[in-house]
Amino acid sequence: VTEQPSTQVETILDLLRSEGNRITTSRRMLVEALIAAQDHRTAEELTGEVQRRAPEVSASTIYRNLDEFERLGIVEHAHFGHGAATYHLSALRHGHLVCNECGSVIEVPDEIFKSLIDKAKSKYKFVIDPHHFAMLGHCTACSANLSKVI
Amino acid sequence: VTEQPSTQVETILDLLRSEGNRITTSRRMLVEALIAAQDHRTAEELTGEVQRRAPEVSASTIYRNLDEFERLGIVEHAHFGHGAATYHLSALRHGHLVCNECGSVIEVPDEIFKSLIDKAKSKYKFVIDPHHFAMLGHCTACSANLSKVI
DNA sequence: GTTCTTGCAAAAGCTTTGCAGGAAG
DNA sequence: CTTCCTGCAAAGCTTTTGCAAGAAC
Repeated sequence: VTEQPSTQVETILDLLRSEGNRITTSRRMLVEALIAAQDHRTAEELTGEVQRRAPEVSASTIYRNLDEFERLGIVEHAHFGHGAATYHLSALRHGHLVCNECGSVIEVPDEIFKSLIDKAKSKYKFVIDPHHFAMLGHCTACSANLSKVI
Repeated sequence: VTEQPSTQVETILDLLRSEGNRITTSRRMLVEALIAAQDHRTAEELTGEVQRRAPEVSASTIYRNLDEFERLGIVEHAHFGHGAATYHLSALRHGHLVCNECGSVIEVPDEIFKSLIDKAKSKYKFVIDPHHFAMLGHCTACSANLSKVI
């Protein structure tokens, strides 16, 4: 299922074209940066990565393109605590456990949310999206440190 | 267990005093607003409620006092999606399901998170706090509307 | 009196927007 | 050539901070 990065870039650019969007330098580079990341990036990080190759690209263009990509289902964003939102290819969607103390991120399979999702649906007819916000808490190391202090 | 509101105010003010904090007009009114709320309020809403009675109180004082109250365990804050954080008395802590479309909030008992919390602990040694961020998704009405559109 | 709090204004961090010039198709 | 995109600068929203004046104890 894993495509060559360059093929993956073209697949996404084709999707953009088919939706009537123009292929610009900033869009191509943003797509490349998202694929290279294979991970989460803030808008600021993505701007930096694009600007290393094309310094004139502005942050507002990155934000506008991320919004557009999100509308098309190419990327999604998630919130990992207090700072900036993080963006990633939709294909890489999964849940996150983020430590409130040290900020470390654990990626977790959706399966872990199944029981919660089922209960919310049966009891409250509410459809949870477990990806949009991380689950905050404490990682092993920070839990240990906290109990030392207390 | 439910105290008279005035007693509840005094209990909290006593806790502040015992920690060496001074009792000021803005603090007394903030405590009163939090108790009257019996619910979640943004810092801006709390500022407005305090300012109705004491117009000179500034938003920064509200923020500083909320921080202090949080350090003492009197209040907690949670995030309900994109806007401002919401504050509430610690006694009122519980989880939230927040609709991404209409913003409606469903309060849920912690029991719904049990299986998720247990799995995170056993598999990842991660201690989840299910209150700090709401679970986003779609309520019944908005799920219905979405499926109409699609 | 001394120390803690406050109001005000300014700044900070992230994101969005208005606009006129420039590029894509 | 027409419409879409972009850079820039400015503004928006929430929250934090510096500082000197004022209040609590």
